[in-house]
Amino acid sequence: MSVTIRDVAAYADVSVATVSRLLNGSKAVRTETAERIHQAIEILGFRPNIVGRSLKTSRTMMLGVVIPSLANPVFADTVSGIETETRQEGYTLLFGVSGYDADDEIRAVEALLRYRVDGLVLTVVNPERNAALDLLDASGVPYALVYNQPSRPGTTTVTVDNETAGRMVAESFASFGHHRLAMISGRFSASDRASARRDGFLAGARARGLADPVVLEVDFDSHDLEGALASLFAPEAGAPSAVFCSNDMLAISVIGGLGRLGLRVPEDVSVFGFDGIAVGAHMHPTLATVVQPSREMGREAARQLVGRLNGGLPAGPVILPYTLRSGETVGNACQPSPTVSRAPDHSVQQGKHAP
Amino acid sequence: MSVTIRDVAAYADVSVATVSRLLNGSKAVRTETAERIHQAIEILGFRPNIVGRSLKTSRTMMLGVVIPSLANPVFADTVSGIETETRQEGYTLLFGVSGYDADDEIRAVEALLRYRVDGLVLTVVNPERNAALDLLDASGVPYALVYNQPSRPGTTTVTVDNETAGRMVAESFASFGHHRLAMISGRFSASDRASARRDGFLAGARARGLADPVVLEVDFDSHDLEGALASLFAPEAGAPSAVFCSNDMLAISVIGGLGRLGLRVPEDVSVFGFDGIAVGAHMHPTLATVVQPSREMGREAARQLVGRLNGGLPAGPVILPYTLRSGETVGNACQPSPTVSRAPDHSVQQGKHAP
DNA sequence: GTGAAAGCGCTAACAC
DNA sequence: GTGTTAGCGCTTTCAC
Repeated sequence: MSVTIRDVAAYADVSVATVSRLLNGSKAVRTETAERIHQAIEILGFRPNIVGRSLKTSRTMMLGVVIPSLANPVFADTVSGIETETRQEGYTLLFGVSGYDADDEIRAVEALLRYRVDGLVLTVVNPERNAALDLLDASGVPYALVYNQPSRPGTTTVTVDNETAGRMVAESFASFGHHRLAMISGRFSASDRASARRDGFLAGARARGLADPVVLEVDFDSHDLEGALASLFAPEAGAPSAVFCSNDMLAISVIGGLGRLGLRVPEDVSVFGFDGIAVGAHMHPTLATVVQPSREMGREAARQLVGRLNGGLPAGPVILPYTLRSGETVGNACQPSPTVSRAPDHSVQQGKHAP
Repeated sequence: MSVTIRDVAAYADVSVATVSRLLNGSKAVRTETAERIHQAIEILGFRPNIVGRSLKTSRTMMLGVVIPSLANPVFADTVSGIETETRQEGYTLLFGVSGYDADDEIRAVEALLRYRVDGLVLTVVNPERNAALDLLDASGVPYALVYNQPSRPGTTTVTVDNETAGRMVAESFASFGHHRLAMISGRFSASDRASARRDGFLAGARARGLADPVVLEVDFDSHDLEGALASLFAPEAGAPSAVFCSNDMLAISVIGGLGRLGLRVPEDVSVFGFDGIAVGAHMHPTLATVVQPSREMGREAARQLVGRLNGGLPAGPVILPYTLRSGETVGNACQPSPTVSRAPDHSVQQGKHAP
């Protein structure tokens, strides 16, 4: 069909081996020969077929990426980070989407393994007892997790300290005088990190002597959110004054939903998100959130993976620092006059580094 | 290394040909034999090597995707659409990012061609006189464009009527009583669609007898935005009261920048975006924008491409309908009392369908 | 219904 | 410094 290395060799009047050597720089080629070959390549419009090479070398120079969804900018940022980091190493990304579903995870991973990707970066619903990861472990193909909780020994996992971050959110709410906290989250069964954030949040509330926050699970995509919010805020007596959302996208939806319920943020309800997606800072009021270094997390995971591909040993968990971004969606509790319900600009806090 | 079709054949005591036939359903295999093979596959944990198959069939079942950036949710949505559509056809996506740069476009396309993708979906800076597309045309690999203006004859292009949409924005501003319009855009050299939107916008302003809008180009990523805004709004006399931004991300930044300049939206300045990214609807004030069916555009482009791969003929341009989303960022001009500066809920307008 | 064998485009010994 | 050659894992005639 298209022009092969053989054609180039014939045209330049050398053997295919010499062309291959020139292409890969594996061994020296006489300058004059090289010149002839380059010309042949130019004239014939030769484009090396990576499929042929892969079959021979059993390296595809493709990296698999499996993420739950592209709709959440947090993952787009991560992929972007993975891409920048791996591109300069000569890798190209092969893409799989799991839709927060364990079966689809398996399907995606299985597909990428058939393509013989050299390694994978992925975020799974839950690395504990995860069939897709079992598949990967059995296959021997190196991989790195992003965002997941470090629960598999010997597995590279790039994440933040979700639990401590959750605790910090509770602390923050408490310091603003809030007593009745709540958390709204996507399904915990579909997100180990959401679970960790909840655990920290509950622990934080308890540490401050507050009543256990109400925890509400919602389907991430569905718009049962309105109903959930209505019921959560119906009982005037026990309605929470501060809500922690398991991620920014959800927080944005929640703020919208509250508005439709006639509740103002932060005057009536304070809201905290998680992720630190760019738009949060551009909203009005600006979203208070836990900022993860999403792009950098992707880069770091990619870096770890490439390191392993180059013969390095698997690193353990890599815990990157998060940041608390004070936003205008958090205000003082029990504010009779909404005039002064401005969120004080409480200073940025650093997450902890990896041990 | 891993288990091959040969191993399976040996284990099931058949020839590799039979295993292959079973795998591809290309020809009937006796039920009993099939059973034995299936068992062998199961026990051995055989995973067909697509690289081997690709080399033989010269089809990789990979589709290339090249987009300017993942940071803009509009492209993430598109990729998501492409993914859903092609996944069920058995394709997997190989990923390239061009960063709004013509040279990087070439690099990305060239890389994907080396991997021998069966086809590509891409958005380029400008399809006219585009080296990457020339490369593609020469290669004979089918491709479909998304978002770009239909300028290459015989090339499948899925887009909206950017020019008319731009005109509609001018109309809308005019109907709110605005006289001094402006447009802030990313580099036109990096976006043919931004240029089309500008052309329509200018034509629309002219049609309403308004002075030519000031048009400001900004580097898409850099934050020279503040300076640009400051100069645009400095001369109190001629400062515009309505700004059309070439995309939503930019509009969001502009609104933020205006706020820092002490200008309120929409009381002091009206703002219109373009794209219809999800967060725009969740902002406060909600962003007025031209909504493109991004996900559907990705799906449609993928559909067209797959059609061609299945022997179909290249369709011409496919113009999908856009929608004007009225938002709260557009208000009446010359409003002495900001109390009534609410944006009336002007009804949704349909874009035109393809001829 | 099944098997034998050729070959897709490339790399990497190995010989010279 | 260059050529010859044997596959990598698979599909696909062509026989039987």
